[in-house]
Amino acid sequence: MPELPEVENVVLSLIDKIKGRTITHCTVLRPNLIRKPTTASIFQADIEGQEIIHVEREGKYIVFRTTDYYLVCHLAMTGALLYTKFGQNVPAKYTNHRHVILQLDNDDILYYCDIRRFGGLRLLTPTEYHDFLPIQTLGPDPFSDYAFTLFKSNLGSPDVQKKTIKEVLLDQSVLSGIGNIYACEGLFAAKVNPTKLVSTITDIEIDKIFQETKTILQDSISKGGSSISDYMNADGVKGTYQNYLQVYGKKQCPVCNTNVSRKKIAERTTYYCSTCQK
DNA sequence: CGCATCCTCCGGTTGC
DNA sequence: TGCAACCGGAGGATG
Repeated sequence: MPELPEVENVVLSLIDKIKGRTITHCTVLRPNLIRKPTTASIFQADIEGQEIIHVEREGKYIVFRTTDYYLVCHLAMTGALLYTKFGQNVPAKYTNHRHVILQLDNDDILYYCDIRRFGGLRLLTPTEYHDFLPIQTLGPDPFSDYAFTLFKSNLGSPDVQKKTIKEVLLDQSVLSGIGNIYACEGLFAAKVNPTKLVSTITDIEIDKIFQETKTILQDSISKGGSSISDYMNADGVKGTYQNYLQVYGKKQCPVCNTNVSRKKIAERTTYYCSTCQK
C-alpha cells in the first residue's frame, strides 16, 4: 500500500534514471487505467515524444512534468512503477499486471503495473493540472515549511472537529501522504486513541501526533518504506519498515502486551492499543 | 450551484 | 477443494 514513504522511494529510485529522457513509444494494454484524456489512443499520441523534465511526489501522487504535460500517477494499493533496463523483465508477480508501457530513448522501459487496478494515470495539460482538485486541495506535506501550523489550522475547521482523529489523518486535504498504516502508527506513538474526536484533542496531543508521525515517516523513508504485500520501488527493491511497525497488523501491543484492538473507522481497519492509547 | 454522500473500480486472500 | 465474501484510495456520479 504505497503511502508517503513508499511513493517517496519510488520517486527517489526513478528520478536520476528518467530525468531528461524522452518517451519514444507508449503502449496502453488497459485503456480503463487511463483516466485522462478520454481515450488511450489520445494518451499514447500525446505522450510520445515528450521529454521528462522532472518527477516529484505530491502527497501520494507521482507527477512527471514533461515538455507539454503533467503525467499524474496514483498507485492506490497495489500499483507499481517499474523501471527495466533493455532486455530485463519486471518482477514476476507484476508480469501479468503490466498496463502501460513507456519506452524511453535509451531503450529502457518504464512500466505502470497494478494488480488490483485501483490506481491510474492522467495526462493533463498545465491548465488541467492546475485545476485538478485532488492535488490542488492537498493539505500540507508533513515535511514542508509551516506544515504543523497548517495542519493545526485545518484541524480547527468545524467539519473536521466533529470527526475522529483517525478519519481526519486519512483526509488528504488535512495533511497529505498519510494512509492507514502510518495513521495507525502515528497515533500509537503519540498514545492517542484513534476513536477520539478532534474536538477533544489537546494542543499537546496535536503536537505529539504531528511530530511522531513525521518521525515515523522519515524513518520509513530511510528504510525504503513498508512492503506489506506488494510494494517495491522502481528497481523492484522492497522496503524493510514493515519489520518496525508497532501496532499495524499486530496481535499484541509491544509496550504492554495488551491484545491490539481492531476497529473499522471510516471503512478502514484501524489497529490500536486501548491501554496505551487514551 | 456547492457540498456531502454513495458507489465503483479489482484480484489476492481469507473463511466457510 | 471450491466458491463467496472481504478489503480499500480516490474520484466521478448522484442527491
